[in-house]
Amino acid sequence: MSSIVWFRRDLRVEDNPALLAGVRAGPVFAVFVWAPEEEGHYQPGRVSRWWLKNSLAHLDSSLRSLGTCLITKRSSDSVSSLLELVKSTGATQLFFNHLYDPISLVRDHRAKEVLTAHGVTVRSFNADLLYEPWDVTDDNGRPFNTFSAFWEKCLSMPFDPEAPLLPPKRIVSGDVLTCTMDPLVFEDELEKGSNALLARAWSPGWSNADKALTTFINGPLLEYSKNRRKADSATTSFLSPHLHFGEVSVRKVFHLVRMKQVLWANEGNKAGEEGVNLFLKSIGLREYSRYLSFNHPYSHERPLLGHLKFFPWVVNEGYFKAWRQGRTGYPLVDAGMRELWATGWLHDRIRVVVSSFFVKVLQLPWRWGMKYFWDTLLDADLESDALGWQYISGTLPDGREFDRIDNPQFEGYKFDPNGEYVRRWLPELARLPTDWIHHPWNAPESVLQAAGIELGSNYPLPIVGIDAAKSRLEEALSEMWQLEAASRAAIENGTEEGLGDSTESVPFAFPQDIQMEENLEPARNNAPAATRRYQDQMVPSLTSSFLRGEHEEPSSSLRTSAEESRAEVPRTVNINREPQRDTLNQGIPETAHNENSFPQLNFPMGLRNAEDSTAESYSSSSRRERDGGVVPVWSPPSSGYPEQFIGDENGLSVSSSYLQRHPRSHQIVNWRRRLSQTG
DNA sequence: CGAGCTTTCAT
DNA sequence: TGAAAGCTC
Repeated sequence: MSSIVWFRRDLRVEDNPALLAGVRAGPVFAVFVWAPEEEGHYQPGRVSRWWLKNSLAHLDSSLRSLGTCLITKRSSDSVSSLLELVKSTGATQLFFNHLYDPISLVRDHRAKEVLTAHGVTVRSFNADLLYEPWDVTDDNGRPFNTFSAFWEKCLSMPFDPEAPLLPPKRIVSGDVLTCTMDPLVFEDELEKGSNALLARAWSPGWSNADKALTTFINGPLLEYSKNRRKADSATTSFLSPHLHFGEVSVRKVFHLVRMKQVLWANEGNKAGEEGVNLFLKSIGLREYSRYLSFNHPYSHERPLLGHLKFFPWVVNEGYFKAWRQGRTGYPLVDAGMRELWATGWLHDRIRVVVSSFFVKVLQLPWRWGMKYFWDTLLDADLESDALGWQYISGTLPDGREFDRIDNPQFEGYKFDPNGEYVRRWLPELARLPTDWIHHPWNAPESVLQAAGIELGSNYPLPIVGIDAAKSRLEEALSEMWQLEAASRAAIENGTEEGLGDSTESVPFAFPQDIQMEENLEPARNNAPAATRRYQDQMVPSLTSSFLRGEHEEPSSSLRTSAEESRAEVPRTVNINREPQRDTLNQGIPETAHNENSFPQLNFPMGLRNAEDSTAESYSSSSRRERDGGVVPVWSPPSSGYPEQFIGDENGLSVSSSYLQRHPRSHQIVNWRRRLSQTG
């Protein structure tokens, strides 16, 4: 009875229930299918592919030491590839671990149906979450709509998250010679050069993830609450890319961190205890992102709340480009964007700063920004990024108020009080005194001169003034309400479908070619040719090669500064991370020790005889009953934009039912009233 | 000590 | 904005 263990974003041998099920069942074929075209707009970006490549190599060598290897397949259709594999190997079982992004939900469901129809026993497991989304509900069995309620419930569940499983001691390999392997190509020649630097700062792979975890728990975790506001990322866990690819189990993270917390609680170490709570909260946000995606499978491209449906987003490629290049004239924003481009990494706080600037000050459609994050972040994660951008855009029931603009100048002094972060990533501002570092436009001419800065020449003036942004936002909102009212009136009169739909039905595709030829000087206050569109726009398709060409375009000072920044990456990051490496090595035996000492907890029987209950809950029949959890109809990317996106039927039903059953939706109305009264 | 004022921070 | 935490007299 040989089985296929289908690896996806669970690239580890420890605490991997699918792998363990395979090992128990007999000979194992461990498989990874590379089918990026299935992801549509969201094919992994350059750095993400780099990570994947290395992580797979790491997994392969681990599997080899256990007795088998990783079979790699290049495919445009994962399910067909699995089916072929079943036929060539004679495997009778398929095991995999759950994923919760919209595309995986559909694909995995199909895999189950198709392979079951071919007589294969298919079983799937939870390996990515503390609790399955369908297990966390309110007293009426309905899903939560706010993070805090969700997380409170998670922390007070009657059963603990499953204790992590030990890795198998040995794997009996299936006859690998019966299957052909495809070499997988994750980077082209040009990308190799850019990627070379990444290896100096990051080590993908499950055992490195383990080391990163140990290092974090024994170091920065203690001061997590104190340091979490610093833009310099030395105090974060650096676990997010590891977690994204499932190199470390979130349940292991949870248990180890919890044990540390108990220890600190006994010592009366309040700061440590608090640090753990905060860190666990960020783990909780990751959980919540999957939860949202499962319950609202379109959250990566459609707002959960519909109240911004008529918002006139500013369609300005100049703004978009200035933002990407770190040339907005706001040092904290620009430093963040340069760091992101150079390293694929950004501290969580800075992600909030740059994305909030994007949405509120530039008023660009959030999905563009999300797509750029997706293309450039090392830990790009569809569910987490969707949660983040929706939160910033105020389209979640517990998101930020839309009319509140954060001032990058003040945030600069909060997160980077001495300007070190800005100086590292914006060499052109390096000589500017701290007093002016976050608002150079106010600096006296003599100061600027002494620092070698000529605003508008080697560093831009603010692309939009904050005050201008505020009034522009108010105007846009009142325009939105007018449109909304008009639309409602039209619907009530029974005439047509409402005003908005005429503009909305025009699909707005991102203007790819415009970007290339644009001049590099970012748009200024006069907002040239800023068009507004009344639809939350389509995702721009930025291929990585396209981005690369653009950024390496010979040009003014940006090129030099970007290059300098990039050259600086390994040095900077190494300084921060080197000490970790040292502690790491000492940490290894300790980890091994800890692995064996996980408390073996007893779970209420019947709740957790994992495979069957999860497999059942995951099937479409049970999902259809779930509110908002209708299995999305997935269409292949070749057919262009999924029609449900434009057709809006799904979107409206998601958001209107959402509004109906969510009490806080009233706040949208109140908020609107309030603003029009004061403004 | 604690009423009132200021600052911080939101998922 | 508003709740919580911090600060002052």
